[in-house]
Amino acid sequence: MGTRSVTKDLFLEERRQEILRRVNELGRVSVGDLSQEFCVSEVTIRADLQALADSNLVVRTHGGAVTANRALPDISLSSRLTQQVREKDRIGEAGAAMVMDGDAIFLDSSSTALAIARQLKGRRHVTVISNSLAVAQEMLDAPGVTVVMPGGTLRRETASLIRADSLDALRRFNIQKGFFGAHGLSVPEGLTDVSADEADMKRPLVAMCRRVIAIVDATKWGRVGLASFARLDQIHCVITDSHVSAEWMDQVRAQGIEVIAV
Amino acid sequence: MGTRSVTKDLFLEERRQEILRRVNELGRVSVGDLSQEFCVSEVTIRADLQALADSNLVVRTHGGAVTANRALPDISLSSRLTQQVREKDRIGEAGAAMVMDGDAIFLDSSSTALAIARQLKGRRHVTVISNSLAVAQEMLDAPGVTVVMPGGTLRRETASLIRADSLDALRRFNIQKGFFGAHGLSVPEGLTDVSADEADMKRPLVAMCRRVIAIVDATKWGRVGLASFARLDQIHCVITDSHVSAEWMDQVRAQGIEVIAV
DNA sequence: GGTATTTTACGATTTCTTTCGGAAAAGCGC
DNA sequence: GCGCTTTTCCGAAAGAAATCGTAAAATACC
Repeated sequence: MGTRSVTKDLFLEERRQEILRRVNELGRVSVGDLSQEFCVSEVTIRADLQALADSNLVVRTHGGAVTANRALPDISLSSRLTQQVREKDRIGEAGAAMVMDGDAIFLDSSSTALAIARQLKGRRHVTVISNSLAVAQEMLDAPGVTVVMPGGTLRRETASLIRADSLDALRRFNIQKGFFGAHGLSVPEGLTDVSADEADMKRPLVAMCRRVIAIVDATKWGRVGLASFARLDQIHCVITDSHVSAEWMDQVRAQGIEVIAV
Repeated sequence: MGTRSVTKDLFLEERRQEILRRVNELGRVSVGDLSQEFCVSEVTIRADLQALADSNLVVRTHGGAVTANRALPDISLSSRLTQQVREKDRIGEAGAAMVMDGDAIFLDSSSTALAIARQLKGRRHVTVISNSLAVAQEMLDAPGVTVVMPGGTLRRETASLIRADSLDALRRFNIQKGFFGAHGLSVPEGLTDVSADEADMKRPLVAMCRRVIAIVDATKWGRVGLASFARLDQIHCVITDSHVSAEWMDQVRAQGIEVIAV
């Protein structure tokens, strides 16, 4: 029946690539159509869509999938913040507790990094290096904290600066600890982000930090984003919440990484 | 326009997305209309509206739904309190009018520069270079505008970055116009600022701008701040308000400087 | 042999509809 | 204004159809 052009036998990766291309082109795809197009069973297509959805490349719906921009917005920002504010705060406390007076630390543009910043407000002689507008804004009323930002181009999605022309200027700082949020944490890929630009920004910073601390809530474990910015052996510590399976934590601890579940 | 009927079979997510779009566009929707439009029962529509209401995306009413009054508290500067808002806005308009599509411009951390930024929101292919957090924050929802910030240390009083380690990175931009607020404008001292650090930041930037535009309201004329950052012969244009004496303006015009009083 | 991929089978889940009792708005007579 | 009826709208329940996920079997490939 498959009189369409794509009767060719495709490898799994090729098929998923093609599905992704189609979603981005048409905005939506249905399981039934794809099944006919590629001459595979619907179960296979569902597995494909599931995989793409796991990487946040498409949004799964009943009967098919749509592009992210056609999907419903997440729970509104305010309610999501209130929902997870407890966990974020606890992660923020744990992170802030690791910062000594006199330290220079890096905070990225994740919301968890912002939580750490909030906990640092009363500190003195702390230098915060960050590419996040929100972190800088937050520290406006923290007179004991010096804030340094690398230059760059504003990325709207995260209110952060990317494509820094010269991170060299930061090399004169001896950055004791770097706190990095991530979109995914997995053993083979390490820390990943959905934005290649953001990852490009973080990669050299990871190398500049004496101690790299990943801050990832339970939902991020096992997920893989578009671009990797830190291998697992570059990470010294992971701060997460208590909803992570012991199995996963053991797997990461086996790599010699400290795991703190708050 | 308006009555485009949707007979297509939509996924649940798509239908809700479309409903949300309609609510935000029209302000209100009715259960009956939506039921006909999407060819589903009213019960289904009610479930949709309920779901959207649960996420605070719409407000449920009898017979339909209306937009959620999304009054997100803006965390921008409290500079709106000043009584010179009107004049600031007019100066902002005059400044924005000088910016062409395709331009790269510099905006400093003055409140008048922020007023210019507000007027640039709808523009496309404009690059704004600024050391002001407020300007960057303001442009977060201006997708046609590229924002570039030089790196530096946060100065709390003005929410700006100073002591940039490498303005060299900005030299690759051909900055057509630079808008500089100042604490004082006088013939012998030129443009002055109260902060030496801030002045140190602006001085090289003045040299990098093809056209230097000073934005100073009437109160700044004849005043002299701590540190000078631009001689009068480096300035090409002054935007000010109409409360400046003709005598002052003539004196500056005599230097070959264009003076615009709004 | 072994591994990776896909299919088939089937019970579970989601989505949508119809139905129905009750609540909310709208008319209406006063 | 006040009570009354009528209409509209709501939410819950139950059932039908489509879709889903899982797990074991089948196929392909090395």
